[in-house]
Amino acid sequence: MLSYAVSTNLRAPSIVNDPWTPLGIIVSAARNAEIFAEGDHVEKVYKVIHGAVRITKLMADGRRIITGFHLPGEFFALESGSVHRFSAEAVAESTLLAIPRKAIVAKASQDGALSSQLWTMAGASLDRAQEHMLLLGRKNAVERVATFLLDMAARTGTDIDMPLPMSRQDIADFLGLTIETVSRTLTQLERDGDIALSGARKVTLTNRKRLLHLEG
Amino acid sequence: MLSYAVSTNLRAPSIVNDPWTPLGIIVSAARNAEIFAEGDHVEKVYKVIHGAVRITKLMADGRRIITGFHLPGEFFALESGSVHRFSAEAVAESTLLAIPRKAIVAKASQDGALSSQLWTMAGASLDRAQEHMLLLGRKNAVERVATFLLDMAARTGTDIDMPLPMSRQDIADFLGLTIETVSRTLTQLERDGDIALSGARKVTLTNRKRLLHLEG
DNA sequence: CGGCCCCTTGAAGACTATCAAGACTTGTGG
DNA sequence: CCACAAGTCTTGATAGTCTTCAAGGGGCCG
Repeated sequence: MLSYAVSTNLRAPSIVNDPWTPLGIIVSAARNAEIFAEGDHVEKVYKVIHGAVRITKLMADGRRIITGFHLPGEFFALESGSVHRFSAEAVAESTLLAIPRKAIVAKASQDGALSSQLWTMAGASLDRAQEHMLLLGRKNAVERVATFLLDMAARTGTDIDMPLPMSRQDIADFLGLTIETVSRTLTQLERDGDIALSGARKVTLTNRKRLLHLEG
Repeated sequence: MLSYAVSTNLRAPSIVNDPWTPLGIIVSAARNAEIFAEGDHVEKVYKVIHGAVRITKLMADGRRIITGFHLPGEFFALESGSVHRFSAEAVAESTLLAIPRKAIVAKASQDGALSSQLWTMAGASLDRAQEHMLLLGRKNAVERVATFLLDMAARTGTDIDMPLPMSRQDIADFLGLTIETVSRTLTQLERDGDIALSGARKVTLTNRKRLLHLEG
């Protein structure tokens, strides 16, 4: 479920100092809540305040791909078109800034810097998508998992006890593998001393150099 | 090799009537010529006039993915960033319109419609990328090849004797398969009566309904 | 006409998926 | 606070799809 709250109720510095905050409203999303679905009319652009969001696409028979995860500070649904071509769901309890597309478009038409920033963010999305196509099309299971762990570490800024907010199934659907292969690969990396798992959702990268090598 | 020609030497209606034409210059690219490489400084935006272009990413050991093909009328290298994150090469002898990024950015800052059009095109790229991630992550070989053939038919507007300008290796690198699997799958589709091959580079879709079903 | 490149086909093997069962976690209600 | 239930994760055995290795066929251009 999505619930709406007055943005001034929250006062984390990252929100208050954010130039985007006045344009939107703060929204809460429970774990696994749908933020929007494929086919929905496009109305808002989102920025993750805390939590994590997954972008998914489905096939008719239920096969699923997660095209990306979005962590705090990152935007999503920044694309054009009047209808969403993918769904967005909260991976964990999350807080989002929801900005009406109209407000952004209006501001951007007068503000060259904003316009350019939007452009840059859209380009970054495409970069990430292309990098991920390389992973999905050409990397083996170990390389995929290593890439995923290093990317998460880079984005969260943590090497030690790094939280993985998403389930094994989410990771599998992101990496184009099955849940069993993800689990087995993580176990293998742990046996090899490259990572240490503290429960299923916390990882420490104990041998970064080797992971970088495995990344391919 | 890339060679430059004066744009006024060409007079195909699609070029003359194109509002983009006056912004750029016409460039020729020989088969397999590199248009730009990963790491190159970003200077131009391109529109395919005729021929076909492939966008590629490489791994250190030579594994390659083609993230997309661009056919006449389509733009590429429309993204932000000062350095290219992928390479572009001509699949076949091609003619391109090369537009300095500066000219586009300058014009867009004054022209809301142009700005919005750029936005739309960037969004379309991301849509295609996400659809392709679904293919690479979750479809089997037959589904991948069927999807590819239907997409090419939709973009060229041809069902019969549709030319495939790219090699089997290019198709394989686009679909995340090997050249042998692509060849075998095409042969199988032909045996099943879904397509007819006239030489390796021409296909007729003889059973569209079945291909649509195979697409997944 | 010959050579080269591209494509096709065959056989064997590897990697990941599938099927199956058990262990651990987490949350809930008694 | 404990016990149970449901969901999640791990592990094992087997199977299947695609890759790899290998060789031959076909078309295009000089």
